[in-house]
Amino acid sequence: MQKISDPTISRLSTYYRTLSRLIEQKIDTVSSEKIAHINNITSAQVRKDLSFFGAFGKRGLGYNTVALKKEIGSILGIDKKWNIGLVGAGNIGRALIDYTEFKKQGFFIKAIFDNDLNKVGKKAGDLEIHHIDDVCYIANKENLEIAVIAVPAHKAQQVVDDLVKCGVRAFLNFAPITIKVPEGIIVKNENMSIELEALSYHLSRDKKKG
Amino acid sequence: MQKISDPTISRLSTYYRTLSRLIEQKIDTVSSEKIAHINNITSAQVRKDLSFFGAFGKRGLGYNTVALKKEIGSILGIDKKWNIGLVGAGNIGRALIDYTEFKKQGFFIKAIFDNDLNKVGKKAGDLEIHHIDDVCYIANKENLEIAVIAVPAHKAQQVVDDLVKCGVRAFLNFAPITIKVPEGIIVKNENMSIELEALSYHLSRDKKKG
DNA sequence: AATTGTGAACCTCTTCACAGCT
DNA sequence: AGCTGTGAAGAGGTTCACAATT
Repeated sequence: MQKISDPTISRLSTYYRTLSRLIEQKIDTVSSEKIAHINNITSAQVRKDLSFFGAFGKRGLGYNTVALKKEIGSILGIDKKWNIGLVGAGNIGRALIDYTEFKKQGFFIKAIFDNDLNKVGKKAGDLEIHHIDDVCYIANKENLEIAVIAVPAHKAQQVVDDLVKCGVRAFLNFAPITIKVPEGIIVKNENMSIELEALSYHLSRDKKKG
Repeated sequence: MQKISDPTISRLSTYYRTLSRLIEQKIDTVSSEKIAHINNITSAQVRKDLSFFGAFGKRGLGYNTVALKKEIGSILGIDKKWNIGLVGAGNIGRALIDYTEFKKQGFFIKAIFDNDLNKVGKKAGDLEIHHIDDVCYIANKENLEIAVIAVPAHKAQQVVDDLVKCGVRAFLNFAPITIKVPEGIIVKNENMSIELEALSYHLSRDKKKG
């Protein structure tokens, strides 16, 4: 299959949530135009995104919400359960532990790591905090597939390097630094500062204009 | 000035952080090639991004780290202090209150709002939690310029609509929903589920390939 | 000799527009 | 009649390649 762009994958996630909401409202058919309107994009974009993966609609009618949600879930691989390791039991880490939305979507935090001996051995939610040195043992035992990196910037690269050696191939990085990984390893970044600074940029410009 | 693309603005944020780190290391000159290498992009990209705003380098030499950091800070508008209102004192909200990085970068949470009467009146960090109904009064009093939306999806649009009426023009949205705003209002989204689902997509595909 | 700044070329993503299906 | 699916056109972003500068 051809390479699918990151924006397309992101939008599939938003369509998925849109469909969930429509299904809650007992709506069982939807047009690309309606999905587009809900998400502030064009209907052609919606149809094009879906067309990379198949022809899920009926011409003249639209899409069946339940069927399309299932298709997108399958495309995104969220029809299965994913085991997540959380590295860093600071503020962000603890917020994620308590964030029940993840579990609903099939992402289960199965292990927590920190290097702070005051935290190691204590509980965070239901889980014991392990020392980061035990990461490979636990990663294998719990079959961790994704690691969430919530450690300070200067520790992040080393932590990822170690986890790659343990066989973890996907990372959600909260550290404000560019992580380097070998071919085949995937990193996605979550960086609130970048978004806030983008807001700052636009507000500053508007001010200058008038 | 021409319209600058979102990716360019995001990269300026990363250059800013790169320069901060170089300055900490007492490095006072840097090439576009080095900035690029640190961030896994091309040097042409770095130079092009900067060129939209001016000619900050010296041919044959590179960029002065301190001067360039200051220029980018000015471009992004982070050479000033921004007042932030946080709406929603749940898990995400509380993590942000404790997240000291923001303050360092000039983003100050000046007010917190919730609609839960069990929370209103209580303290979160140094700040009292206000009822969401008082948002306009407080927004004006504290001169709130940016609002962080950390409420459930079904409340988010209404909260933003209210804040727009109060004069808030920039939003960082954590709710997993597309917020609609009038022309001139800026929304940036922070959505962990989208990134996790992108990881899920790539892992699933790799598995199928073998 | 080294590195910037930038027009042009290239590539990728989005939108158009319409044939094709229900 | 209405809406999808898609090739082609258009827009936008990235990289090339080199003249200009230190």
